[in-house]
Amino acid sequence: MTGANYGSFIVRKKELLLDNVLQVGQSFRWVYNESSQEYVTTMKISGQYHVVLLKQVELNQDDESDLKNTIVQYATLGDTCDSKSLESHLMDYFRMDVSVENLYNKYWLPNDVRFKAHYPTGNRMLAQEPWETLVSFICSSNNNISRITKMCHELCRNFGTELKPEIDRDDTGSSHYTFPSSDDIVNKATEDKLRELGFGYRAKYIMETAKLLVEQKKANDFTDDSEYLLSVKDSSSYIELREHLMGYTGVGPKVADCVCLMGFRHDDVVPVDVHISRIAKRDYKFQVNKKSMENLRKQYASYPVTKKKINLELDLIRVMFVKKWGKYAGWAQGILFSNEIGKSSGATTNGDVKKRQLELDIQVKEETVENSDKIKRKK
DNA sequence: CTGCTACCTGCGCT
DNA sequence: AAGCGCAGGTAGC
Repeated sequence: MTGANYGSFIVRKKELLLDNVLQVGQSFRWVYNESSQEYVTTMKISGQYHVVLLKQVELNQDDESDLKNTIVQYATLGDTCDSKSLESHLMDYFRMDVSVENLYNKYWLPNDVRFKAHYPTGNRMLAQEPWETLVSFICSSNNNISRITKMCHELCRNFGTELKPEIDRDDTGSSHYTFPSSDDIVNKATEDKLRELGFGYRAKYIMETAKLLVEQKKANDFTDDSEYLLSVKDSSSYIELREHLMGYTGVGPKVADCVCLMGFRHDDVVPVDVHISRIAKRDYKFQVNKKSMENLRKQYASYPVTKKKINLELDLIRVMFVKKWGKYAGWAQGILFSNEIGKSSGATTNGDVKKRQLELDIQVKEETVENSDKIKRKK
């Protein structure tokens, strides 16, 4: 650990494994440093950004039982945050109030024999910042994890603010940036610039979403994107929140549900993508029930955006899984997804998730020049 | 309303 | 070795 004042907490391996949680398409901005075996990102902690370092080490390595403990060490670069605040922030971020093993024994295994094959291996849902979650998942549409990751970093590097902790830098010598606010994006970015940076058609989605957020914050007297979005959440049911989220360009039901689950702690929400849809039909013999479909249709009649964007069949799959898995159905989905698909997606064919090194600027710059040429030729 | 397509890009595979 | 297909979808007809 680079920080002089680091703290730590003990956690069971089956409850939290950083390699499983931070690198499998839930959060896109943690960078793994191979030589120090640490994860690094920037996080907003009570209004202030810090460079956060995490390292997980196994305790009692000869213990082969599933009670195996690990120690998670944490610090901020330059000790910009006291360890008490940092620890409570991390407890919150990792949702340590929830025991996956309890959920497994109480809700999932008794109601679904398929979960015999999905004993907890350290996967859990995070409580991420709503604004960052929204933008990240706008980037995720029809895309792969490694490019989504690259895009999130480009967003920070180009439109965020560089953090320069006074004391030592970490040994990668790399820079750290805040995640840009909607104002940052509106003021500094353009659709063309984003396209040059490799965002493709999502460039437009991001610009329009940021513009709308700026307006909404202004109209409702907020300065912080996540605080505004949280205020929407606090005065909304899940259906209303999803309706609001789908009001942003590039946000359909799948992206909105990811934001509800991973950004707003709607633990029972199951984002239905192609994989979950396939699993529902193949493994759970899902079939459309006309009557429940009509009921949903009626329920959504007064939600114009939902009515327009929702796919009732996929939404019925979501409802089926909530009934089966209970109030933490979203967590069940996360574990099932990552066990069945995560291994092969955004990863090499041998099933290893590639640990991400920070990719530096030289290569990126060359690509940017090529791309802008291509774009100009097209027009 | 359900059912198509087009859409950017980069990486793995042939 | 150039080319195809795909990646946790969404918008627009």
